[in-house]
Amino acid sequence: MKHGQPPLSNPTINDIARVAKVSLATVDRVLNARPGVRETTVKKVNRAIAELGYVRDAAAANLARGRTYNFVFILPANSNEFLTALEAEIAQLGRDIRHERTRLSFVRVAAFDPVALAEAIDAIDTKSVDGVAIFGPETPSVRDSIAHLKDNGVTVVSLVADIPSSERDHYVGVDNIAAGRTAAQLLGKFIGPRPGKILVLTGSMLARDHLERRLGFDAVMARDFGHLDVLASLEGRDDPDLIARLLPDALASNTGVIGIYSSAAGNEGLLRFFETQPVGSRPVVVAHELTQLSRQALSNGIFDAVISQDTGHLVRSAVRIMRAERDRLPIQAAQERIRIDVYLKENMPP
Amino acid sequence: MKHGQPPLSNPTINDIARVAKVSLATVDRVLNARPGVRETTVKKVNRAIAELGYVRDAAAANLARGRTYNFVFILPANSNEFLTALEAEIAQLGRDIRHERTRLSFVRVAAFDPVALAEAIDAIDTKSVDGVAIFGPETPSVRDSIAHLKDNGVTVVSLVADIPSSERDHYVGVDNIAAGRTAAQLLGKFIGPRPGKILVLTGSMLARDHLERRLGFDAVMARDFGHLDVLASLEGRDDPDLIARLLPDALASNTGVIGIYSSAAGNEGLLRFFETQPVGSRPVVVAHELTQLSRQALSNGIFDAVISQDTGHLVRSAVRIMRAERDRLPIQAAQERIRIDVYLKENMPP
DNA sequence: GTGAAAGCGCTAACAA
DNA sequence: TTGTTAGCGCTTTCAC
Repeated sequence: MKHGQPPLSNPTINDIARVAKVSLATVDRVLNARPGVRETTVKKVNRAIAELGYVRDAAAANLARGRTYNFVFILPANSNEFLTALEAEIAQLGRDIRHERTRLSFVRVAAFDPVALAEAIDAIDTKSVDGVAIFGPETPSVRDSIAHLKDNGVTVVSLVADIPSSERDHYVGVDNIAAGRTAAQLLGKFIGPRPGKILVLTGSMLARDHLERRLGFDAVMARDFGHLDVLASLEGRDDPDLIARLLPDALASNTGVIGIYSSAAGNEGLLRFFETQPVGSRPVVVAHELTQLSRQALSNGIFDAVISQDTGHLVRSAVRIMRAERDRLPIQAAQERIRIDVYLKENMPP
Repeated sequence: MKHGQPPLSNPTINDIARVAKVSLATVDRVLNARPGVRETTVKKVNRAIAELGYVRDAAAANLARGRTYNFVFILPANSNEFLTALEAEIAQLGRDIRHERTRLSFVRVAAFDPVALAEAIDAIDTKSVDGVAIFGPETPSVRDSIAHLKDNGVTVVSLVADIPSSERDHYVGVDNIAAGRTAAQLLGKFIGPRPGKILVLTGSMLARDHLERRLGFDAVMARDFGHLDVLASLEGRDDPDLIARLLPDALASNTGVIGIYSSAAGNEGLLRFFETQPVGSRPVVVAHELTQLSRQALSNGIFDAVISQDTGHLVRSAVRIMRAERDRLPIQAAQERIRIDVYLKENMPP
């Protein structure tokens, strides 16, 4: 009943060299696609590689190379708990993998400001930096700056919010449309059959993640919960003060709000507003990102569900992907898929 | 605004040797706690290690050692989709990390059968096997067998269901009590205020995972949803035929069942039963494990939510932990925490 | 008890 | 265009 595999002991470049009747250096040249090898020799080597089923030992290669990776994260300068958590994860992982010759750093640029972002990207020293992870809006200038990075051989991944029109190598983050759909389904199911209005609190429609969440949310609301009336978004620009100011008006001019979808980084402002309100029949609330504040709100029953993405996973995944890209190694898609986490009071991680 | 870190370039054993004024071999002896080094020499070396902040390069060490890891998974011989998925992940990862000198295999033993499990554990060749991941019941004989493995220097992790009373090095799986609590909360919130009965379909109370889920489920039901009447568990032993046979009776003798918690691997039997039932006012259903069948049931609206654990993560985590344990390397707890995934129709992964 | 030296699989000068 | 050789950081004989 034991399912085994053929014995271990993988072929090395020595075996390839022997079989192909060339030197180690030549095998290395072919493996790394370096120039200066005759076409027929390349073929010989490749044949040997295929025949022996050779797979390069990345650890040994990196050891010999003495390669060090230098990765930079570009994040919005907004200060909210999600960003603080991301930052902490970057710092932590940076310490943990220092001895793996990997160096992480981050830069903060004004939020929702494409010009500032493009400038920050252009300021990257393409000679010393191997990879950049970018969390920011998608605009033509940003796309151009990314193209510049790519032209100079820098690996680029988009983080949290995708920039699909650019030449970024990968996107690391959740499917935000599906996240919005999930929020709608939770809100709808929790509210039940009674009719009423839904308030959507967002950050900025310039942010692709916010936009996509709204799209997904609206689609499911329209399809499955026709008895609920979804109001136009309140753009809070992830600013607690602004949100706490906007909310009273929005709710005053719309009686009958029985559900709120806090789709961006506006939890602090929202909770601050709730504090000023009399307890009683609060609306059902679905929010984003599990942080200290939102955990507490879940515990209190102020939030009914929180949709989240694991900041640790985001950072580890971005780093693994940038490394793999540099080493020309395959990426394990399943491992890198960032899940849409759904948290209720009872399944919050410790 | 750039947060950097001190420059890269870590101290090596050469540096240690130089500072401590000993040879490489001696540094190595101290690092690996090998005998035959004078007490004062050990101190000298350790002082140098501390002073330079040395961290061993695990990749280089493994390269030199030529170490290969041989890990065995012991799984229930039950054939259900969850186990099939686990098996597939083991096979897949086995292929992916073959070139990392790691060999994975698995053994199947009769489900819910402590004697068979203990025998399978005893049959492990402790000379050639480096680590064992065990998914099975917790009984005294099993504990003894695990102790035997540990005595012979084999790393042991419990998988999916913990065996906390044993000497297992780690548990890889979700917090099943919290999973049960989550199920209760979802079921309760989805049902709303109307009163009725809840049927709990489990596998076997011999299985710690099943038991813990039931405990968590009951606790939250009692606390938050007093208007719902939770019936005694139906033990389906994860057998589709048995379940499809038991269900009609159970539901006939209990009118007014408005919710079902399928807490083990009984989805197939449950769905088969539903097929025989007239459509109409179906109960709210919360089930476990996202598989092809449960995905379809979510899509159809037959299941309202599915609580799951990522089989890929389980397997990768078990392997990472067994490796780290062997290499005497620290374990990144955050990365290894298996999450309680909550899936609705809208956030199923593709 | 301790050290010198070879070698793990791969890369990168430098020669030829 | 190809090969030789030294070494990356660590482990492991085998001497001393």
